[in-house]
Amino acid sequence: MSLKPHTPTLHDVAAAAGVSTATVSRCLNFPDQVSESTRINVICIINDLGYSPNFGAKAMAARRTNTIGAIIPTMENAIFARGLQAFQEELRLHGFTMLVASTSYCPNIEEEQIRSLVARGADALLLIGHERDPEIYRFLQTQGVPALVTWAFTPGSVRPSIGFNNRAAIYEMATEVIKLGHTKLALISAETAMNDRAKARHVGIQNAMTDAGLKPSSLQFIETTYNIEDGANAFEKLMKSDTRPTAVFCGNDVLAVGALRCAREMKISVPDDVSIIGFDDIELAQVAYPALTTVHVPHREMGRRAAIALANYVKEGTPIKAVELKARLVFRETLGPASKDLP
Amino acid sequence: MSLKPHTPTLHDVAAAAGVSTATVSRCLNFPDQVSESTRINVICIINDLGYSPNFGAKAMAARRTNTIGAIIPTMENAIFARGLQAFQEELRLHGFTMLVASTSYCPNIEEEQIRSLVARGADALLLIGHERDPEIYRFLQTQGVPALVTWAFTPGSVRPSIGFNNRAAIYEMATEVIKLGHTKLALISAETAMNDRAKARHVGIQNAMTDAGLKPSSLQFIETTYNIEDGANAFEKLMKSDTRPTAVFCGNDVLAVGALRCAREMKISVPDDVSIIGFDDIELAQVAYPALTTVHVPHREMGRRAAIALANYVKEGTPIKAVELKARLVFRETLGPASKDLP
DNA sequence: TGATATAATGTAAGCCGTTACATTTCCAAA
DNA sequence: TTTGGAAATGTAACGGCTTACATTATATCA
Repeated sequence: MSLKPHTPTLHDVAAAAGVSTATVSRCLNFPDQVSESTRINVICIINDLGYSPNFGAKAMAARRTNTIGAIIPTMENAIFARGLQAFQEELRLHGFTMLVASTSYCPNIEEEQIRSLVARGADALLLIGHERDPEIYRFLQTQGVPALVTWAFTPGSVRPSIGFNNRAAIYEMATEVIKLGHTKLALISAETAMNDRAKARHVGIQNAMTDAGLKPSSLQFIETTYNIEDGANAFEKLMKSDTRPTAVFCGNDVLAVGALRCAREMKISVPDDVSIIGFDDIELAQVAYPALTTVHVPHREMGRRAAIALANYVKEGTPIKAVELKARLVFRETLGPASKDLP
Repeated sequence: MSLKPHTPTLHDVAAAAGVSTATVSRCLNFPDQVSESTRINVICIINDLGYSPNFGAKAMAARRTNTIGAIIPTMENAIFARGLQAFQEELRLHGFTMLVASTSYCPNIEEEQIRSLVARGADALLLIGHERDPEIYRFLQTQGVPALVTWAFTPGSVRPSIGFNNRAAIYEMATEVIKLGHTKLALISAETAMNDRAKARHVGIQNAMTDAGLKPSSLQFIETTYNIEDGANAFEKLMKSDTRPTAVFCGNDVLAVGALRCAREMKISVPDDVSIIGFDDIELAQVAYPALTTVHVPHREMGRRAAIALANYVKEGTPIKAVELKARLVFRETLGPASKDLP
């Protein structure tokens, strides 16, 4: 029992059908260039033999793969899921297949995945955020693989991106929070190294504080990885510090939900004792109790637009235009006025 | 501005380094077969040129890809995420790369994805659940691609699988629920067509009812897709029926959380008025309020074992042994005794 | 009916690596 | 110095498919 019992090839099909390999190939790729009788005959043989074209060979001969790679930080939670789903759906409409890879927020793994997808012949790449080793952009350049950045829109950035302004979005939210009387703010953030979105959100809050006459240096800042557990731990630390904040921003909804859970365990009332603000507005945010106040990110719209831009670029060379989408504040139950009972 | 500015090839590297392509290839694949000076020289040139081997060509020449495909129903929620993560981590330890594809629980898309991954040269496949068109298994057979089933373990099944017994797990849970005095049970299930896991869970509950002297036909049964929203809708329907159940089983935690949300909206107290039981024990279950009683699935263990089995099979032909893992009941806050106040 | 356009098919040259086998280089032992 | 064998490198066939170009069959028109 050999492992590979001889996979049928184009050649086998051609032989069995009594035609040339070119004809079989055409049956598959340009059916209307082939007479109906031949086509039917060939298709039957293909089914009989269980023939399936070899992707590698095909890619090599055709010099394109109709594949677009997407590299996201994580698949462990729903943060990127909805956007990716939309990306894939739209891509399929244009005849492309999506290949996903995740990086666990690690730049080295990201580089590896980028190389891997390029080697696999991805016609283009979807990347999250701008910030990465310039070497990588150079590599993509020499390989002739276009890359589109999403989940971020930084005005004046060299590379086109389809996303929203992280800084502006959180600035707006922070301004509302401050209006409610909060002066002691905290931020539980993702690690900001090589993460322009996390950085932008940090800066956005500080800007809002400055503009409202608060000292930005008073923002309590914790960096952590992105798990529910991490959110809980960071929140606990904050609550046990002697400068307990009254409003806690979280880098995303996952962290926020962790914070919420911790609050419940510590019998700290949300939003009476402390307000919690998330980011992303994934389904989790609505299901959380109390329901999470957060920044709604236009996931699906981003995914869809990115797919269209990339597909058109690959197919007809249409240049990719940067698009700024709007994030929207969603006020639910975890944000309230600053509690008065604390000095 | 051409799209592809000429990607450097092995040949280019060889020319630039003044050696043969064989030597360059060896530098990459068997570095110690090459003298140090040559190697260093070649590596430098590779970096200068930004050379990256063409995966398709490599696959074709080497007749293997070190790639294992995983096809899961959905990436939209965390149900498969943790298992997949573990699968990938373990695979990487063995020098394999994972390729993921999702099917939206649709058999046609699954077939398409299987063909796609096989065409891409996957050395083996990870599949969820046993049930699919026999044609597909035949196809995999002729292509010589081994497939391993997880997330299910059906005693006496022809094909080896690494998973747990869905029927037994939910049977155990249902027995506990019935012990608490519940007699009016309901199940919000995934669609059972082509989903052996959903079927097994349905049967498991019915078995438990029978064994406890309840009429299995009294189980209220709703089939739906797998979103939070769907869980909420199904739950609402159940609560508005005139045979309101006192315990609602859900096909997974996502549905359960939807049910929970709906209960809150309808001001139905959980577990005082109605108990809710999930399945999977994803992070969501702990974060839900009240925390979800559910069946813990050994996600990571499944993923890890599957990776090991597949890697060993591909590398050394070690036959794949079926492994039964145990699911575990997790009692949290959404299960209580049947309410007495209803007639 | 013959000339010509058009449709259908065939031929064969790549695409880019790997690897069995052949050749050359180098070094130690005789 | 010669010689044998190991180490380093080279040569070229091959893998499965696409596609430009060549050829043949079929249809159209005067």
